[in-house]
Amino acid sequence: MKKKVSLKDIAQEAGVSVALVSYVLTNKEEKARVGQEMAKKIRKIARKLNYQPNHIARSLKSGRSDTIGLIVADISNPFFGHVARTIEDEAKKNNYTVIVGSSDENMDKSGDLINVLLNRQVDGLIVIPTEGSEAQIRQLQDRNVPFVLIDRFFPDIATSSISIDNYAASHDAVSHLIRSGRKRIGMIAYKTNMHHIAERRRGFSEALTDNGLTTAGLLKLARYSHIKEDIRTAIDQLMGAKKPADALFFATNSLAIEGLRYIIELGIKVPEQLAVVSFDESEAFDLFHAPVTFIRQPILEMGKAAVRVLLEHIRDGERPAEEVCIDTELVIRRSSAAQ
Amino acid sequence: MKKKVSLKDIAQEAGVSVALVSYVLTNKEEKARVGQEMAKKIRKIARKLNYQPNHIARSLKSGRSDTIGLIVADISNPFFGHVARTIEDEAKKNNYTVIVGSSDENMDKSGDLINVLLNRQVDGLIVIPTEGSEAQIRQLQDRNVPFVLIDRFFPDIATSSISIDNYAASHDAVSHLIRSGRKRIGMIAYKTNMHHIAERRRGFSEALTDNGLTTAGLLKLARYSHIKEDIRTAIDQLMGAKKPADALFFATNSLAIEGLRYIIELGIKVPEQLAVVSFDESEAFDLFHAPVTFIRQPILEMGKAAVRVLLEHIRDGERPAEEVCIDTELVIRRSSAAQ
DNA sequence: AATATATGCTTAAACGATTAAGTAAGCAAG
DNA sequence: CTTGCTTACTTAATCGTTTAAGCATATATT
Repeated sequence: MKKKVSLKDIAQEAGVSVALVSYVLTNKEEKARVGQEMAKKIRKIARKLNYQPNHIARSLKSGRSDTIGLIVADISNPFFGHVARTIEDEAKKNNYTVIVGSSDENMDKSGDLINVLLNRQVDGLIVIPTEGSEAQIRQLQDRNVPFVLIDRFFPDIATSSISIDNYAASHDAVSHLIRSGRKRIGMIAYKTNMHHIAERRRGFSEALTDNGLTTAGLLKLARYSHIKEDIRTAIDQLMGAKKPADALFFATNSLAIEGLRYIIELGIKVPEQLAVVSFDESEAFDLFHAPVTFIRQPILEMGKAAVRVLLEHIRDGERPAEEVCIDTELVIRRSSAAQ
Repeated sequence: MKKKVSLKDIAQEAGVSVALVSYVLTNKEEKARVGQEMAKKIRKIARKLNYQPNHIARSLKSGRSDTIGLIVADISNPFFGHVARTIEDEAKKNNYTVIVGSSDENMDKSGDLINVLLNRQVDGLIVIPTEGSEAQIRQLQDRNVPFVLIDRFFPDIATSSISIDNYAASHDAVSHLIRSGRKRIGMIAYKTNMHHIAERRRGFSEALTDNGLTTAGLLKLARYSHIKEDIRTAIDQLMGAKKPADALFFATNSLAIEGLRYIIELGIKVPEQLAVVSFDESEAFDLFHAPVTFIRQPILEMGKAAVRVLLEHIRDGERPAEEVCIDTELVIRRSSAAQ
């Protein structure tokens, strides 16, 4: 790669010191009392040589990299892709660059990523935390690293976070199913202790009991690492029971998509035989023969809030944690139509 | 953010010079003939203080950032998300970090991104180029920046590139439709001069003429900025003609998804009334009542190849351009079943 | 005339790491 | 006892930028 033009090159050509060039090109001419003629000359040379400041050198001097790190579960998953995109755009507006990494819901990878990003001197982190990563988060706090959790958080650790009310959204969705006449509503969620999923499960259970329905045998869990098999087992159990389920609530879009694949395979009629509702949005939901009712997460607002709060922390290291909770929206479509 | 531990801190605690610490911690003790005792002591202190090298300082000295820049059209699009993910993983294996940016198929944004990434001293670029960005690519060549184009390339510019044979894949898919009895096959593609899309269109046209079919009025173009309207118009024209189309070939998954939304709305029967084939993969294709036949791009291989070729260029600035072309696979499903 | 102030630039240190070159002390060989 | 070789370190320069402090020279003020 051709060597880039540095202040030194410009200084040489102008016959002045490097410092003077720096003053001019960072618009500190007045403060540094640079002559008008000389300023003009320097600028002209800089333009001629197409000078581009070396960001690395600047960072070393300033201690800031104008870069934020983003850790998602998997950038190839459209949900996280969207989150990443809004954060990228929002960061750019503030002259920040984003480095993204995928943790695969694996706490070791997540820990590695945090280290890599911090060694690259990111100014702060936006993290979608993984199960079991509490210690990593506490470390960030101890080290006083500016960071924001997004999508999920740990109720036992007071950190800045951007999230939705998973309990309410879930309760809402299930209540909608009940109102539309469903009596045996099953749920398929991830087998995890992560708070956001636990809240979704709680919303489901309480919506049932609030309406005098039993929850017995209706909550099924799938392992992240064995989605396909576990979902098939779950659906087999729910639909094969003496009283088969008449509605199914999926805790995430990945679960729903995998579940719908099997529902198609089994030839189950949606919504006649089985109503379906899912968390999260997906293009795939539009193409299913009965467009799928879903809980829309406000990804754009979440991304914006995450960047805003993170930048506040970066600018003021003493700022207290801020927990942002944004409303969701239940988008009702044919998959949950009344029987 | 708490100040990080530097070599200086360790040197102070050990009562030695910074240089000595550097030699030890970069495992150059033998070359620098460091005493065994002292080496041990230094390592111990480093561990105690949890020293993490400052990557920025290293980069400034070495001129390498161990970072590669990736420019995609839109990271929230699953196709590009997958590409990004494979590149992230492959880069990590080689101790490289990736900075991704989305160009939105906009050449100004693409140019800005290239500048931002180069100013951040990335060691090389992997680019999914945008229409009209030829000048930017030539500039990269002039500046001798290591880079690889992926997914698309400019036939007039000799660069390293990773791509598929768009013509063949398209010809293949359309031939498949013809073999399954379709006579009036329409295609919806982007209105662009980008070579990869042009090749897809050419594959379509030639497959028709090779089989003695007319192409008249069967190729429809949609603007990237007006996908929805343009697709609706295109489908209206194709299906409303005196001899309506009996098959539809989409040039990308975004076009297909938007098209299928409208096909559902119109109540067109797939595959009975209309066969459908699309370029690219999508979860949504699985949930459509007639699983959609599609052309699978070898994203994993493409990502791996891109990183491999880029690293070769980074390591050897004189290396000649390498054009990699990887085979696609036509995955035949019900949406294109024989009539 | 002596002093103060303004102007226009340079010097030098710093950020954190790397690395060639230098030095000081110990020991062996001639 | 001088020279040379090891050994075990230190010094100092460097990467590109920023910025406080310094230094002439010219002009204004008393």
